[in-house]
Amino acid sequence: MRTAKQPRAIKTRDRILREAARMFALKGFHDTKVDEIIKAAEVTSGAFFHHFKGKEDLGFAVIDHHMEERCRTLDRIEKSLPGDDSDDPLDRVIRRLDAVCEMVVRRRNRKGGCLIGNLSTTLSDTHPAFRKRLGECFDEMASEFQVHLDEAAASRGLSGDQDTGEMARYIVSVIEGAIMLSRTHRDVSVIQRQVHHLKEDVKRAFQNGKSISQ
Amino acid sequence: MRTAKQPRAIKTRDRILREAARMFALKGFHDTKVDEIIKAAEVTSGAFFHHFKGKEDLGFAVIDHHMEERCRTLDRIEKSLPGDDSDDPLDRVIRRLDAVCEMVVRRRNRKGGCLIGNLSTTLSDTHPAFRKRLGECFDEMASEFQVHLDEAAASRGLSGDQDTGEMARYIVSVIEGAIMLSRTHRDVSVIQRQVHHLKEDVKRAFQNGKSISQ
DNA sequence: ATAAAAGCATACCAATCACTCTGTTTGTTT
DNA sequence: AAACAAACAGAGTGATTGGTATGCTTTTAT
Repeated sequence: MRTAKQPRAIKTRDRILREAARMFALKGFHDTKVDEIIKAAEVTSGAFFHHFKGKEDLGFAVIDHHMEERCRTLDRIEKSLPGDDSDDPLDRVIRRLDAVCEMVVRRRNRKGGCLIGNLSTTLSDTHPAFRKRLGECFDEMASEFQVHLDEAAASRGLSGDQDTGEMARYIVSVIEGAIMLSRTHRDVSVIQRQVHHLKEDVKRAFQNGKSISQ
Repeated sequence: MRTAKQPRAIKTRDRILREAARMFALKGFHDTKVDEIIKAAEVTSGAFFHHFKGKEDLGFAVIDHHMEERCRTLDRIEKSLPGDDSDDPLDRVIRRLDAVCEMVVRRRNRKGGCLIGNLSTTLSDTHPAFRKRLGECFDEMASEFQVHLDEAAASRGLSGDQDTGEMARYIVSVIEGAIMLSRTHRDVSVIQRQVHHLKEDVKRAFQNGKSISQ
């Protein structure tokens, strides 16, 4: 008979997930050894393998946990953000971008990059199940922007042959690329400036002039 | 006394470098085992360790070799590209972007992502020497664009408070991010569309109107 | 021709890795 | 309180990993 999860067990599991996420974001999947996670989370291997079938299973759990927490964190940062709390959809896109930027900057204090991006670079071409899940994660990130982009397009109109779906994915790409370069250059101002540029690009797309392409 | 490299040795070394680069771009540094490289390159471990001190040494050699070959490949593709061979600096930026896009699309046939990007995500926060070198690589990629951006800025003028150095880095970011998403979504059209958007963004920056920011 | 170095082959090794097995403690149900 | 399952502890294991040690072969310099 199946008994409910004990609070102690939840704590243990969360500690493992938190440390694993931190290390995956720092060093990637394959350079993070299970033993390291076990030590960092201060658990025994018995506890670890009680909660997770293995490293792969842990990987998926980390992704799930990360995406939930990421969403909460972003919402919280966004609310705490100075400036307008307008309902204008375009403003909300800009605010979301600011929130992402702020989140990345904060995270950089303890080093590491984007967990999803990290896993993506090493697993996309070797592990179909991970690739699929990570693709969904990118889609989820994109759709957070697309909701507002759609509203903005409805109220203001989009310039040119632009499409909100494409724009949303483009935004995610820029963020991922900016995180990568920011890390490697050891300079958070890189992502800040690049997100600034991106914001201008997005704004421009909604200054509903006629088609700009060609 | 130091004797010159024998042609046979060069071939062996190149085979190792080529296979290593392929696998690093496919799976990253840590998931690529030395034994795999040895088998793929069809050499013995003796030969391998004769040419490279170890895996780390190989990593740096792969980067060097890759950056040289990358440059040659891009130049070749750029030349073979249909369309104008104008000397207009802005056209050259666009052509370079097309070339990069074409190169990535071709590479996607044998899977894998950007070698530099892959190494960057796993090594930037754990290996200072690699981080430094990879930062130089990104700079090198950026400067390939910046040369032309500077010329274009001189002849046409840049709109707003934009800076060619920032733009060049932004371009690299978008490309890296686009490669990441293209891989994970298993869809080369993602990078093609995103590079298209980027080209429009770059063009717009040179339609020397007044400041657009704010 | 021959010494010397470059290039390569093969057996071997210590450390590490992900994971298992068995037993003990803690909590829950009845 | 008896019975049982969840949660955890920790020693142990087989396979893998990056790397070495040693000797053989090919090329080059004199």
